[in-house]
Amino acid sequence: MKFQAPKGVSEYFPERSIAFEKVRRELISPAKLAGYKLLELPVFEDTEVFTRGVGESTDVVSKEMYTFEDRGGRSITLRPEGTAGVMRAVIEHGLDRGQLPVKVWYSGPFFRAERPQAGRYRQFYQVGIEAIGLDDPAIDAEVIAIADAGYRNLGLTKFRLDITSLGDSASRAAHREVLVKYISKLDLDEATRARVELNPLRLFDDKREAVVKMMAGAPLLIDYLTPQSASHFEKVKKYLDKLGIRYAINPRMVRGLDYYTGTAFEFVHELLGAQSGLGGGGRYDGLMESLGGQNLSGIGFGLGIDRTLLACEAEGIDLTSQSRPDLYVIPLGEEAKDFSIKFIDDLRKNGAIVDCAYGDRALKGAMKGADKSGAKFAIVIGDSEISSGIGELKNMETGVTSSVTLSAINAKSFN
RNA sequence: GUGGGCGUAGCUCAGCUGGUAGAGCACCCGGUUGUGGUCCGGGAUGUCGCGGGUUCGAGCCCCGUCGCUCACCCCA
Repeated sequence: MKFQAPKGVSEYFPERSIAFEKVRRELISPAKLAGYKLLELPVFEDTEVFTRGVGESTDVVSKEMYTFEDRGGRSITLRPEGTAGVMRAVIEHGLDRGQLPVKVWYSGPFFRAERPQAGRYRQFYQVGIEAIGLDDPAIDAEVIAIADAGYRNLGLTKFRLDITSLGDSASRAAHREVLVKYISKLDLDEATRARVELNPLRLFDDKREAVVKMMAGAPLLIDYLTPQSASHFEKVKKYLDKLGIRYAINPRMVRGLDYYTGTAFEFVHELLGAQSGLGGGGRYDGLMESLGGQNLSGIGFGLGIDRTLLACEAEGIDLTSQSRPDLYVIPLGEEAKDFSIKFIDDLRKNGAIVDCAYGDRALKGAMKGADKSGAKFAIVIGDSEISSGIGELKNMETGVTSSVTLSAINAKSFN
């Protein structure tokens, strides 16, 4: 019996895990600069948080959730997305009672029982932010700018930003009427018709050529915005212009979660496969109320860490190899080991990155180990070093050694 | 849920029309006493995904099964 990881999960190990960690850090750092604070939340919630929050009609809820009964007979679901859980926590703990907006960020694993493919996993990772309680279009622009900055931090360039407005409920009602009429005349198969029944906008997202062709003349939601929605959207665009953020208006963009209203956006990478969405988000003005909170608007995003890493790799951006050791210690003999174990510990506490060759390896093998580790310096410690207190510090790049007093070595010795 | 591709050493893969398993990388040891990278020599490693069938003989053919992968639906 050989164990295997469950289907469709992503796993990261060296050197790739170093890049993964860096992606996560860089994606979230602009949010910290903008005053967003960490929210550490459970990865599972009462199932209803998602069915009511995300919407029964979505694929995410209807067929992709990991749902189970816990020992108390409660229905629990592994979180398929972040926003609904954030809302639950904000409402439950009254975070929305203070100054608005509430600005939070989160990061961690999410779960969707989908058929895996390139860039799509059953356990995947996101960082996300939410700004709750403000419907100023400036906050829309801020949220988008934070995502954009995260990608730029990593050095990504081959991506684009699509934005649109999904309008308020009045806008959508007006549009839905004409859209449904348009769709009813199309020749669609049964499964597609059933999907459209739930949310006619979905048809804009269909990749099948025949459908794309049929939808070419479909009425666009963006043409049915109420004056308020249209003006909000205009201001978002104006602020993005001021920020120098380039975007494309994509009126055919569809978000997969039902709670989105107004501004919606998506970052799409051009070198990824079918799953090219790096991240996306939007405004969700009715979500909080539908989860039993007060009627506050909000906007946020979720950025896929896995996909962003894939994008970095596709662009040839190297994010690994920056945690190389300062020093690699090679003790020879038992006495040397006695000495080294403390010597190394002192250096680490002094802030140096130190690795060593335990296990009584032959010197040649140990030096190889020093080489492979990428250490800046190596030092061999044997009987003579211990008795004299002086060792040869070897610069691994130049191959040059220089005598040093062991007791004088500290974290600064390696610069 | 639907469709395509692929499962051979730790990794990447080769293996012609069936004849009894290989390369590169990585790993370990050595090339005169305690100094890496290059070079040279040596070494370990596989139920050829699993089960069945055809055959004197199957990694190669047939059937089934499991897994991985890419794509559709959908999405991060």
